[in-house]
Amino acid sequence: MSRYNAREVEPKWQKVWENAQAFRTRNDSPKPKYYVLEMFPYPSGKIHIGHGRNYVMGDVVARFKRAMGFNVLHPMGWDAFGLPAENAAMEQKIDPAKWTYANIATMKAQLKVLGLSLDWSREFATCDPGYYKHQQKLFLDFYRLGLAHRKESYVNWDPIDHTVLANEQVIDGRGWRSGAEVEQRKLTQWFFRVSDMAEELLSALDDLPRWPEKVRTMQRNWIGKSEGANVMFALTNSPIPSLEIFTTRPDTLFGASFCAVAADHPLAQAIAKNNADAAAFIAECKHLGTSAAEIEKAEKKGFDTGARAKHPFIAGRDLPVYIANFVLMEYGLGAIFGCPAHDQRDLDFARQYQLPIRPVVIPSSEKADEFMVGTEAYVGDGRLENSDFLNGLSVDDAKRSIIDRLEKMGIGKRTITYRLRDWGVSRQRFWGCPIPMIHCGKCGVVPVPEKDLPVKLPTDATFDQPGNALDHHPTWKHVDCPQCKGKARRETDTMDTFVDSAWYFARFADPTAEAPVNREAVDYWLPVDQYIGGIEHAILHLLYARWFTRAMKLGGYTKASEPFAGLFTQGMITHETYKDPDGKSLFPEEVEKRDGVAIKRGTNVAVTIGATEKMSKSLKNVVPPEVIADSYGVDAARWFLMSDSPPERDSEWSEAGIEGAWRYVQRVWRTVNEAAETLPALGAPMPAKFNPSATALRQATHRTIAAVTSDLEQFRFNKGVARLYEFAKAIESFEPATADDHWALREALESWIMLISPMMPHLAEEAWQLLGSKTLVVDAAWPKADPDLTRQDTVTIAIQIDGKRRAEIEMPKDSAAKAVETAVLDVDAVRKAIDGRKIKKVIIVPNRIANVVMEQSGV
RNA sequence: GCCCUCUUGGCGGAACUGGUAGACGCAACGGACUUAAAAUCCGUUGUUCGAAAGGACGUGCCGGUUCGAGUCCGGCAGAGGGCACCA
Repeated sequence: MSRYNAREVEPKWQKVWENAQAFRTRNDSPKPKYYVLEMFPYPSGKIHIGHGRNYVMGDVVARFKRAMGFNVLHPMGWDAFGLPAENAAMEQKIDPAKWTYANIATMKAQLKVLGLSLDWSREFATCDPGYYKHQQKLFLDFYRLGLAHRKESYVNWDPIDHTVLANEQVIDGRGWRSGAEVEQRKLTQWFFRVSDMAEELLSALDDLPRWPEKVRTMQRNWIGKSEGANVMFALTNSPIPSLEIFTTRPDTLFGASFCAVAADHPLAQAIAKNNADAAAFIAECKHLGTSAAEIEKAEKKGFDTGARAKHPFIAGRDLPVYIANFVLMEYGLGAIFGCPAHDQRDLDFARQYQLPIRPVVIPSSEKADEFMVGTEAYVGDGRLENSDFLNGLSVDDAKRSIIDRLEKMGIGKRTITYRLRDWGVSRQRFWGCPIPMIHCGKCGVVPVPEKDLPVKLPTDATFDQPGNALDHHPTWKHVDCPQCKGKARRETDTMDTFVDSAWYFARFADPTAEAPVNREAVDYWLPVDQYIGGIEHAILHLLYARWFTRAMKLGGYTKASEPFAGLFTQGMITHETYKDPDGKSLFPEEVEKRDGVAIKRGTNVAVTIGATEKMSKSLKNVVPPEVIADSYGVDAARWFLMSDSPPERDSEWSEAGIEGAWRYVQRVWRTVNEAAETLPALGAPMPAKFNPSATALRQATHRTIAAVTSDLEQFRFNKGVARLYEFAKAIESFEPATADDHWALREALESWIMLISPMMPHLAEEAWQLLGSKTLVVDAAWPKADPDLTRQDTVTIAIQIDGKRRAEIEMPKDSAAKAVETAVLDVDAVRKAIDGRKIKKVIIVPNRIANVVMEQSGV
């Protein structure tokens, strides 16, 4: 018998599927719809098997749902705008479009090797004018609806390269190319009004039960709803008479020892006008860049403005007013009061500037006059002390009470604040979707007329200087004003690439639509039933897509509010890293292992095995799918990717693992081959009776069907794979003697092939054919488990004495508790363990466990 | 710094809603088949005490709740993801 030859078999079936247009999806099917989508890739160059896991997972779901009778949409496209293309343009003098489309061609070929059940007829790239034209139309609609507007905000500015930097291009506060200290610079930019929908985006999370709880928690925290109060402080020695602050802890007002404002707060700006030191400090704050992580990690610093804030309740207590580097203008009012005893940042700040620390919330276990705050602020609940009319109240009661009082006095009010900010979509870059706006000296900001869309990127831009090539282009931005026909200037900012990915899933419903979406198609397909992607997108991409879908709804494009009904976040694929003696990284294919020692292939040079890390180009620990396809076949790779690790966790790619999978491929092939000739004809009628061993096989078959079906429904691919290993054993150890036995064997084999088919589709087709079928597995229905054969009649009940397992007993399923107790107490080992002691009680958990609890003998 | 998650044998992991910890796979070891190798098949494999029967310990660490905790609660440690211009 010949071996299974994946290298021949796999391309053969891929061709068959393609010729049959097996995965082409209709928008008008009578079947129920199921939309499965993996986050589309950025065409960075090549995919590795780590990307493969994401697509294979989606493919398993797609094939499984198809067999279950759904009209499945499983499309693929390219998130094609982004920084790497521009970097390549600068470094290699290659046109970003050429670079991008070349990468797409390479990666598409690689994806095809994986044998994915994709409807390639719906493919598009976000850098196609045919796609971004519609994005520009949506932008104009959002502008008309007041969802897009302009305002000032800060960017990272490189003063040497005269260019705006992304956060990842700022390294230790310096520009990655120039090394210059980065400054914050104010620009007028386009924003989407995301914060207006904060409450809706927050409350609707409760209606997404098929999202991981942790992602919903992260989004909730990101939106960051907090209830608190705005409080007005009267100022002395200040250019402005009063300061309004926001606090979530008004209850700690009596413990206040300072106020602080952000560097760009009007008070700070006003003081800096006549105070060079203040201006210098503000300038220093601006050198931190715009990244929140940088700002928060930096040492807490402040500048005493000399202004004093009057405490609203304590006569004579004047609080110093600082400009502080940890207060953000974007959150609340850009001004706070500090209570060091009950807030960690305030405490760090107070220690540095020797400000008083006054505890006002005392933990219930402590005495008010003894309670001290050391290096950690006390942020828990307790009772209020040293707080006049709040004394004795809990934190919550104190908040209510003091806000009521502040409101009555007219110097404060109850406020709800969200951390969520508007979405800044302007990017000072070439390789993105042009913002379809025109700036006219007379008419101001004028939208590009719809008939002039798309505003296309020029094809002759040059990248010999840093900065926005669109802005540098000699002619592109010069245009006549659509209103007054006078000379005007195009907007040279392009859109954030998160905009591209905020609606691509809707375009897949009908990528040929004249409008951004085909209303009928999008209403049929949305929401996506199962979205699959990395946890790294848990907040931004998913939140933006949720907002964008609502904005499209307001524009009349869809009835859906939520884009993704089900979400699964998969873990990453990791691999060992290798370094040669010079410390240079090596690709896995450059390394061979001899007697457990790693050596550079074809040499005697020793290789150091480094940490196991997420597969990435920079570490070179990547395995390309076509290499695996050539050696083990893509089915083995798909099987391995779905086995072992639970899909939400990281998983290590190893040579041993793929070999194990490959052995299973051979095993399936051999078993089907050996049995094929003895089997009854396809579709032979079921015998009326089976002997016990055939019945046992049939039970294994139907139990496996039931288990694997539920495992796949629940994304527990690794468990499904484990059950299919067990089932293989059951089939192999079965020795058919009669014709009826062979019927049971055929049933087992057919079921087996169907159950492995989502994971190993090529092998399944080949084996299916071997069993005599003239139709394709991709057109076959998923097997159904017969409840009569999955039922369990007896159960094993574990017996514990005082919670420790001592014996077990077989009982009929659902035996009465009394009967179980009697049987348990009659077991020899139990009697011996009891040893004449007194039984306190017997706990019976039906079908599971019996625990005999003894009286404690006095010690 | 802040938010979120994870931690179970030599390794990846299983254990349904608090009810027999270690399914299944990998690796290792022993054996069968073979002139030999490959392939395949069978067996053993958490640690420890014991000749065995059997016992003790054991799910990152410390503590708690419970008849019973990998699972729930509090604290600690380590690893990972995100922090708004990487995608």
